[in-house]
Amino acid sequence: MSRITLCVDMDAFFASVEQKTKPYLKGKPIAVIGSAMHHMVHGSAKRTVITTASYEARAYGVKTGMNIYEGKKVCPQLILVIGDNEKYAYTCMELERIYLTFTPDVEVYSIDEAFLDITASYHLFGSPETVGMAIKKAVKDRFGITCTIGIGPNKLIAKLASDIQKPDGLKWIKPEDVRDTIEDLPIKELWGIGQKISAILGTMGIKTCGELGRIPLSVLRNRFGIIGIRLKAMGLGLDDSPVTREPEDAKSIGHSMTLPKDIWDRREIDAYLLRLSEMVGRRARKNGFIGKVISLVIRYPDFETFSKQKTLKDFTNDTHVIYLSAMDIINSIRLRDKIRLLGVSLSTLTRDPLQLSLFKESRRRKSLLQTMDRINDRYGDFTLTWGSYKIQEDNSGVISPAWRPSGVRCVNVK
DNA sequence: TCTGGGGTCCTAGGACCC
DNA sequence: TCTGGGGTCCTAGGACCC
Repeated sequence: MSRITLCVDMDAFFASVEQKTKPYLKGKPIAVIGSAMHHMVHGSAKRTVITTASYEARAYGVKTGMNIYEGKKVCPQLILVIGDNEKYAYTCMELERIYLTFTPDVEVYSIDEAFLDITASYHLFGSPETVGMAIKKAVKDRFGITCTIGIGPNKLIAKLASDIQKPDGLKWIKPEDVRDTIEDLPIKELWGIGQKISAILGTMGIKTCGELGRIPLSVLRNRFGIIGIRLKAMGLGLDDSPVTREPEDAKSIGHSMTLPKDIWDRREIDAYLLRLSEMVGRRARKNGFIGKVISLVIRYPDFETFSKQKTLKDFTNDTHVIYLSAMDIINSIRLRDKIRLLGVSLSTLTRDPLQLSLFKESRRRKSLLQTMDRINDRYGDFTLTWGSYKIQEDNSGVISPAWRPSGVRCVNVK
């Protein structure tokens, strides 16, 4: 009763889209960097990282997560391109439409990756591989970019197959081939085993998936708790997580930003807090959520990062309530240094009952918020905002990577 | 020359309640 | 005399992902 799962992973997605839409970038080493305008200082982007390097750039060792100086160091002719998230989100939505012509069971896992359960539908097209080839062709025809497709009995193996075959590949790991394929595979290669866990497993003498699969369950469970159960299964190439459409309900909505420069000044800090609170509140209102917990994230120049949260008495998505809570929290902290990054988030979300409050004051406030949102929808973020909000040198709408193209997770509030 | 931003899930200790 | 055992909520932090 094995399922057939397909993983579609775009090759260097952002970079490929840029190279396709800007032909002069074709064949060149390019790196797509953070799109938020606040990274712009004196006309060039600072304090950002490379989100995607083209394959030409990867040949020089340019990697995701490098800052621009590191990238330029290993590849002096590297061309930096500021990302255009709306373009990627649009492409992602169109890609989903392509996938849906092959099966209704599509999970858009991130902006450049999707899982498809084709168990029930691949017969209509021939074999799992013909489905894979047809998707690759459709993507190429429509957008001129390549992807790699992995097929397997579950998401773990499908994902592994696509990782193995990158770029522009197609690989089917059949159930009977799973064991041999992963026997000598370093555990770090598995989706879900990161730096820490692989280091711990390493100290236990476990380096490969084969070894992991042979460790008694009790040993892993004692060491890792509930994760240990999952690890054992992963070592055996098993994964029973289903392909699921995007859940309707988000758990949290947050925004954070590395500031153009480190700041001490409370007025400046407050201005950013208001701005972040507004982004959070607006996204919550837009998607019909209210939340009960406000968290503030702070990063110091030395990169120490911590968060402090506060549970409210009532659910809210009111910018001003979020803002006041964020200020409450920061007032309770003795700042030891300047601030490099600020973040505000709203969690313990639930659906806004969308009914008008019985209290007149609250009703007026709600309609004010709606009016402001409408104006901002029409004329752009921060056209209309609260009195004390004003930040020099950085007055742009922050657009951060939208890892999902639609719904709550679409960060490009519009 | 430094090091983004969006999430999810899990843990563990303390408060508080019955 | 000395110390239960459930449960939930709250908070901070850390693992993972793209």
